[in-house]
Amino acid sequence: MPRKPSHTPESLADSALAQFWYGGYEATSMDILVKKTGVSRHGIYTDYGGKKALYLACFPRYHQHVVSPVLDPVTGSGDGMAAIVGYFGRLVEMAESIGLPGPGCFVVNASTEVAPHDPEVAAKVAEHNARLETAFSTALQREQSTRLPMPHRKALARTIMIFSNGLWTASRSTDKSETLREHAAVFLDLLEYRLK
Amino acid sequence: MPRKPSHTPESLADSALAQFWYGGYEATSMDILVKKTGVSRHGIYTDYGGKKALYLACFPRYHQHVVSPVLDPVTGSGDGMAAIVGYFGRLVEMAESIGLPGPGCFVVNASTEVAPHDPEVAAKVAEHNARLETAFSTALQREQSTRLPMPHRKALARTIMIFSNGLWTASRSTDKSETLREHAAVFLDLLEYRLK
DNA sequence: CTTGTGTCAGAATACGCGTTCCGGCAGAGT
DNA sequence: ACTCTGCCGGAACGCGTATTCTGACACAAG
Repeated sequence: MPRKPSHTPESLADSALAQFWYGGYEATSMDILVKKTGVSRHGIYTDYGGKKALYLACFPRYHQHVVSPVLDPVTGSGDGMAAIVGYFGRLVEMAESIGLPGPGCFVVNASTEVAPHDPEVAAKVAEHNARLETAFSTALQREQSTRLPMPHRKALARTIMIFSNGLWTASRSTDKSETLREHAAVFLDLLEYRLK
Repeated sequence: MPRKPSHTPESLADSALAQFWYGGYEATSMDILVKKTGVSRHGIYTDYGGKKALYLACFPRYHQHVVSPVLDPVTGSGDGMAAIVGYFGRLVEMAESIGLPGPGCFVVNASTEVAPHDPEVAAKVAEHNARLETAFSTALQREQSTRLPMPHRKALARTIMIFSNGLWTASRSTDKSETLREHAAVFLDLLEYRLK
């Protein structure tokens, strides 16, 4: 008897993600959300109960659609340094395909805009950064050319994570992917020089 | 005949800076501003005309109070690499003295929270980043151990700037200055290894 | 065709915040 | 002591937005 729903909670979160990502949390009103997602207020509130819950639901969607394709290969097998080089290549490709200057990284944006005043969002951000860190750490572990001591490896992985987030931030204010590629190349050159 | 004013536009901007820095632009209401600065709404509006103008006035104050003491020595004379090492040492000291986890860098925060939707703020951010970049570039120029080609030097200076901004971001989610020092040391180690 | 369920669009509500406005008063000059 | 200037505290206004509510409607089942 009921009408067939035109959306699923997942597809709603996906549409909302695009909006929050480009517009930020505060600047994205419910009116905009309704218009851009094509789902009525009623639909949004029955699916998620509020704006913030919908926002939180965007994090796993972002991970699935954006982070995983770029990051997952890093934890694969093979040369560790090559895996990290590949990561930054895919990162710039991703930024490029989104368009430059672009919205940067959804999570990095959240970490400065929302996380400081919201523990739940801060937790999502911390989780994301930890994922990056462990991925880089396992890649460094596989790197054959050097045997880094464990604490140093962890610190190095964090440094790579910090730079990765910085590169996303830079992608918001440049219109040339070549610039990003150059930044990444410089950093990777430093890294490679040290490991070999 | 008039009452002696209890504040100057500069001291008002200084107090406002502290609030915007810790609380962000959106989350800092005029009520909070009035309470924390000790200046009445009337005083704020006659001095600056509105919230955003006051916010913009905070940028030069931030530069004077925070950026200059940390950055200016970089453009001095002497060994270039040592100047950059000194910069990161002072950066971490500054973050430490503010308290950890802290509010990060006022300008980096502005770049993700406000700049995307406000050209005037974006210009202030770009100006700040350019200042960092040229400072690092002149330091690299003074570095005696290597003769970097000019384009590479500029790219390297930008990479250092990106990492510096990333480190400030990291200072918002860690409570140990030792962690920051470690991140900086790892990065500087990479840099030094490459230049020598 | 009728019925009933769940969705949709938009109005109504409640609230927060930037801005403006107004009486009261503190203090320097005479 | 008196006056007069201009600043202060706080109320008032207008706007924007998250949330709730309501009546109309679309569609599948009988």
